[in-house]
Amino acid sequence: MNQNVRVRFAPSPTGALHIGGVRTALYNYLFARQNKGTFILRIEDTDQNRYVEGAENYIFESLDWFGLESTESPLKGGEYAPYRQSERKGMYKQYAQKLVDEGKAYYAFDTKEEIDALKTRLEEAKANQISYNAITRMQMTNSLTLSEEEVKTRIERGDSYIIRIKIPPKDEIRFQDMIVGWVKAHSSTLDDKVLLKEDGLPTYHLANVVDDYLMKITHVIRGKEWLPSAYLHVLLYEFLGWKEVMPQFAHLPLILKPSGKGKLSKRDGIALGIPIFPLSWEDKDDKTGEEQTMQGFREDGFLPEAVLNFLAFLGWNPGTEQEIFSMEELIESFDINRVVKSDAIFDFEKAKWFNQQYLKNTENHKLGELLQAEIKRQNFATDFDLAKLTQVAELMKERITSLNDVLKDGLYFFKTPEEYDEKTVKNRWNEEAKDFVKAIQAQIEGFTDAWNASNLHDLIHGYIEQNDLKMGKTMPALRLAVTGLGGGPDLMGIMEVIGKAETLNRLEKALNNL
RNA sequence: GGUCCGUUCGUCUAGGGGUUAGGACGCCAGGUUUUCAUCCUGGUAACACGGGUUCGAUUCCCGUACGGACUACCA
Repeated sequence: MNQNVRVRFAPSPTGALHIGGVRTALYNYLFARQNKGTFILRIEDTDQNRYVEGAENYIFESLDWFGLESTESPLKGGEYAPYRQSERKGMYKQYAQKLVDEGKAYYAFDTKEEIDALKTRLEEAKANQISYNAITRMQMTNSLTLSEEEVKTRIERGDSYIIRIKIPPKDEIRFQDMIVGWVKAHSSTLDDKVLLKEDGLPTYHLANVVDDYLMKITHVIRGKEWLPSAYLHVLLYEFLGWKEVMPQFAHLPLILKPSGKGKLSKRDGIALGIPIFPLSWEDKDDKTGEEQTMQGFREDGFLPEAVLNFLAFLGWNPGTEQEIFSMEELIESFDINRVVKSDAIFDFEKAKWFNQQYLKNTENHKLGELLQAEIKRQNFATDFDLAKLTQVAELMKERITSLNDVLKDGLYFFKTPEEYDEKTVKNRWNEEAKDFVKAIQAQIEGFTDAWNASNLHDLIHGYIEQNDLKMGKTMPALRLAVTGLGGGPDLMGIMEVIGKAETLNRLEKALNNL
């Protein structure tokens, strides 16, 4: 166990944090916790153009909902503050400058037109590499081709410039990834990436490496989309003289669309009607520009622990047959070396199963509270108090996959049925059933014992036995009269919740209408 | 196109030179139940292909195919 483990989750506030990001955060969190290390939240907002209002807050709220608490963050501060790259903007330039001074990077003055011309030229020549690299940089406008004086003049008079890394022409870059294993690439396939932008802010590559170094990050756990640029990062550590303290990398497999064709995206959530965000998120449609609200797992009635458990298993497993893991168990069992290499398709059915398992194992009063919160959120009309809601939750918990199902599948708890399930009417409602319901109605009217499921059970079962009736022939009809449906939890439990007056009201209504 | 990474049931995956290739989700069937669901029992279904190496390969190696990521002054 390494006592000094420091990991970071470094999202960009460009939109809602999606489920893949949450998994990355989770793996970082688990790794930190099991090593008694530090989990840092850093906001990577160096691109003002892509900054989205509210996105940062969304990240905080989401992590909060999941209980993925960081020990150092923009909100909490910490020894290496600030934790927002926009607030660190003055810290990066010196490193880029250092590289220029040492001949490992250079100034470039090319206009957009010049870059476009280069690309077109390379494309026409059918060159494999469309980029600014060891060969092409000598044909462009930069401090490698301009005289020292000219460069000085341009900078002094305020010409805009950027700093590009000078990738060595012949070098093999290799490193051992904790998940992927040994990987290597030849430097000739890398291009001279921009390190410092025209606005003086660093690109991801520079900011990321500098911050990870400054914040003493020991392990970089991030999505596999970063693997191709990891070679650049390794080179950067080398150039900056930080190779000895370079963090270990762990590139996580991606989460793919249900079709398996590409990364899971916002569009998939919309198209398939499945949540891919933790919390609801409002924005404008990419194409039509129309306002749209996307439901999150929370609004769809998921428990955060269930979502986390599901996510933990998308790319990792303990090698045993246990699948339900509490957070404490995950912290103990998670093993970054057991993370699989191949991408995983997002399977919403499995997510629902996890949620159902958690719902079933959640205490009734807790479910009652969650239900109360959901009722408030939906503006659902009911005067049920917490005690009643807890009773409803208890009755429904074994037959729902999402908390919201209580309000849909169990609507009859709250409202007198307006309609009766056709199929059930056809199969279960006949003269015999009607007589039974009438008899029960009379029994209930004269009933003076305490109104609860147990007493009702005795009453109804007693009547059935005395009159030599069959449960299967009678109960479904009574259920139909009370709930309008053919299925559901214990009928006496339902009657207890809705009360005597409402029960009688429903029986009367059913006898009149059916 | 180029670079990098990957490939076990439909999906998530275990396994690993000799296994009846295991589990979970889903699906199907049966049982339990006042009903629906839960639950229980059973069933369906996989090592991408071609060459090596080997007594033996799904497992190791090389190709091919397929898939994905990256290829921005975005992260």
